[in-house]
Amino acid sequence: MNFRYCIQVLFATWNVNSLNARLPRVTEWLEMCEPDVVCLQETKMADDAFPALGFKELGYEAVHKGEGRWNGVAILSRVGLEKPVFDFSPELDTQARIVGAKCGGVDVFSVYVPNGRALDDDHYQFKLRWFAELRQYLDSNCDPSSDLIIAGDWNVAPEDGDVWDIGAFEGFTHVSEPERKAVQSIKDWGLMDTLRARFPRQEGLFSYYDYQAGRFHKRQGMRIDYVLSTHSLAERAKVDLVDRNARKGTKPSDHAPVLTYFED
DNA sequence: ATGTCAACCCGAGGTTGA
Repeated sequence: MNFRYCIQVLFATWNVNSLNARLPRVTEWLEMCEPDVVCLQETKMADDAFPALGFKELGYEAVHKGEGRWNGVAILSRVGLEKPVFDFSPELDTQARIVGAKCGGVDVFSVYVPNGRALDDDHYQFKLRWFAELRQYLDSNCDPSSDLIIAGDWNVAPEDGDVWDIGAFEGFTHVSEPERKAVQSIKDWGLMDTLRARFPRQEGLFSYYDYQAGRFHKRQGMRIDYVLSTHSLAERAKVDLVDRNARKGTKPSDHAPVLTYFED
């Protein structure tokens, strides 16, 4: 099966902040939303703990790149999953932050970009190098005229309107110019942020809310998770949304799923 | 509310990372 021949494909990305802790919520959400392809981040588990059988029962093939306590990324697909990619480059592979697979004829990558911690921290430099190597990987191995999606937790708010109060982020990561340029260079390769394209000036499209200080209820969040797709796919994107409901209730992740619905 | 959560150390609560 190919996206091109599908009547509809629902694509999603979700940082679940521990798949172990989130499995009941993830299962419930899959049964309710019935997405076709899902990128997961922060599974925080080793490969041998990944519940592939449970996903199989729900109709999904899966690929997982885990390391145990931290990070961990996965792709679920019920439109086929082949040619998994685990090896990218030295910087990209130091932690379990990117995995790829061909799903329904589309190259899909689930990414969990390094947080960076602080502007003067070594982890911030690692984050910028990580972005640079991702761009290099795309240049060397992928074709911007093909059907390709990179989705995940980018840990960067591309615009001031992607955080609840830009003044509160002065001097912090996620909004700095080098980080934003790094995201732009990924987009410049040939990818479109379809949610932002659909709602150019809409505020409050947040995908992440800190657990602390009642941020979710005060609607004080950040838009750091997004679906980037090549133009051939982006022109087939008919709906883009953040599922705020998944951030509510008992034991939620601190991130909400971001969905894009593709239709011919 | 200095306001949370999760995994790991282990067998309570501190540490790490987000």
